[in-house]
Order: sequence, then C-alpha cells, then structure tokens
Amino acid sequence: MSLTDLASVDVAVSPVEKYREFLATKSLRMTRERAIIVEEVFASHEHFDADTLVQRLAQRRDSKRVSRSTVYRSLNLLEEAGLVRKVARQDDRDLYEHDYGYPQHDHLICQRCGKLIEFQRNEIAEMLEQVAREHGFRMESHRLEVSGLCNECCSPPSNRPKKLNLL
Amino acid sequence: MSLTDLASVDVAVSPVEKYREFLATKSLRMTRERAIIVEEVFASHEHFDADTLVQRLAQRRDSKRVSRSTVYRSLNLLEEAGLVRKVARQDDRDLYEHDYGYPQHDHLICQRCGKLIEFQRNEIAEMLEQVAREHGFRMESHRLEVSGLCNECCSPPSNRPKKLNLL
DNA sequence: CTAAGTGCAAATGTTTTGCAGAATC
DNA sequence: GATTCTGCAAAACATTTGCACTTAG
Repeated sequence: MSLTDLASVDVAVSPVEKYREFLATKSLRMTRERAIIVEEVFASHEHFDADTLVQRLAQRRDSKRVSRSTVYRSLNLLEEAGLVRKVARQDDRDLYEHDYGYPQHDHLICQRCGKLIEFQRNEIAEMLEQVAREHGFRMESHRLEVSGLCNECCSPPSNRPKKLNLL
Repeated sequence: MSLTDLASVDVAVSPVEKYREFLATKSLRMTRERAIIVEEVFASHEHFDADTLVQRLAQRRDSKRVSRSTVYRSLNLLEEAGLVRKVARQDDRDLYEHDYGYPQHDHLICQRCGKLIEFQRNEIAEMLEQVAREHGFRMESHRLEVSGLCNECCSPPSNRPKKLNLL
C-alpha cells in the first residue's frame, strides 16, 4: 500500500478544479487572473520562483496582464490550497514546485549551478513519522534539502576552465 | 566508528580558537568585535537569529557596542568557518545554531509556537550518502525541517480555549 | 605603515499592503 | 448590489554595502 511508486500520479480533478473547490470553501472567487495563474503554474513541471512566473505570464498573449502583486497573492493561496509548495530558498527568493499530482520527494541542490535533482525515498517519511511519534509531534510535512555539487559541477577537476554559466 | 553518539562532542579547540585559525587562513584579523561575537554566540546553545544576537550583545557591559552590520558580517564569517549554520527560516529571518562541538541533527518545528525540537538519526545521513552516490552528487550538507504541531500545541483538542501566545 | 574592519546611513531586493476602481457571485 | 479582487505605488523588513575613519598585524 505504498503511496506513490511512479514519477507522476493520476489525479482525480485538475489543478484548476481543485483550486476552485478550495476557493469556494473560503468564499473566495475564481477570477480570470487566478485561473491564468494556476494554468501557467501547471503548464510546466519546472521549479520556479515568483519572478520567473511573472515573466512567463508576461509572455502569454492572454487577454490581460497579471500584476506582480496578484502573482504573490496567488502563490500564497495556491500554497494554502496544497497545489504548490515552497521547495527551497535560492538567492533570497522562494522556490516553488507542484504539490498536487506529484509524488512526495526531496532534492539535491547544486551549490554551484543551482540545479535541483529530485529523488524519492519512502523510508525517509517513514522514519520521520516514527521520530515524530516519539516526540508526541504531529508531523504535517517536511522539507529536505541536500546541498553539494552535481555531477557536472564537480567532475572537471581542472581540465579546461569550465564554461561560465553567467551570461 | 560512529561519528557522534552523545548529545555534545568534546572539542579539541575552543570556538574562539577555531575562529582565529579560520581567520588566519583568510588573512583576516581577530578584532575585539569578532571575539565578543563568537563568545556571545557560544555562550548559549539556544537557536538564535541576527536580531536576538544584536540584543544580547547590547546587554553586555563590555567595553564597546557592536553594530548590527558587524553582527551580520560576522555571522557570515562564522558560517564560512563552520562554527555556525543556518537551521531554518522563521518569520522571514534566518535562524542559526552552533555547528561546532555539536553533533549532526535535524529539527521538528512547531508551526504554532515556533519551538524547535532536535533529533538525531544517523540513518538519514547514511541514506542521503547513498542517494547522492547514485546521482554522482557530492553531498556537502543537508537541511531537514519537519513541520507540524508539538505536543503542547496539538494536545488540547478543545477543552478550554488555549491560552494565546500573542501578547 | 598598510590592509582590513567598523559604524553609520543609505541601498537592495523580495514580498506585503493600502487604496480606489473593477469584477464576481 | 455587496463583497471580494486587482493594479499601482508605497511600505515593510531583513540583510548588504559604500564610505570615511579606526585598528590590527
């Protein structure tokens, strides 16, 4: 009876639907802006931050532009709704990822190039459940960030000066 | 040959000494301010943030006051030196803890009262080592935050309205 | 002496917020 | 039609930084 064995999970309702339901329970409204934002957020599985999302939204040829404030407000709502979650902090910005229709997992984070590598180890959550139990703690969630150097960033010992990733 | 089995570790050199060594390797200087700061940081095992430290320093009857800028600058140095590390983020501030003379551990963080409970599970680091190996990733460190409700904050089901912790 | 450190005040950069007009239910 | 939203500009806030003066080595 494992929770999830595959890379993606079949979802009963679409993110938009789930969002609508959540909003309803809070007597909040499904506006054009909110719809556009969920859609854009779930258009790609990449990790993203608020600013990236703003830019992606700006490139859409939708009817209207969505303001930065609304993006921030929506991210908070989406997080509350359980559709999205903060993965980590990078360069002082919060990084988000899908938390719906996607199995529980954690990340290896490359300190040099910033790449995020996902991995899954059910034993971790199990172990944490036990730790929590021992402390009379009701676990809601966990965040595990493993920092270090990814394959590409630590392999070239000093062959040729690695191509810079700056410009 | 386990790394650490006890709640605290015997340390060869004092934090101040280790700091001095670190500074030396970087051609940096041990100033009065830096000395006061390490001392204050290691005067208590509590978790702390920059502001708390500034206040603690302000209460010392030392010769001179240490400026907020210097505290921030020093925290970064102490982190580089491996004396201190960021544990988590709370209310938009970075939380620090000792990373020297203290065994590897992780935290349960109460979402309501903010309490941090430390725990240790060597299996976690071992498991992560293996995951890293599988991905050709060179692990440097990890941060694991488990959020939820601590014993006190989740026990009173609704007996009496829990005393608020706000004022 | 010279390079490095400090305090101050101002800057930074992300995220939040007050408000007036716009839109949903 | 009332309540909730949005966009804008301004605010908030933790942290960083430029600069002139001090100080360690």
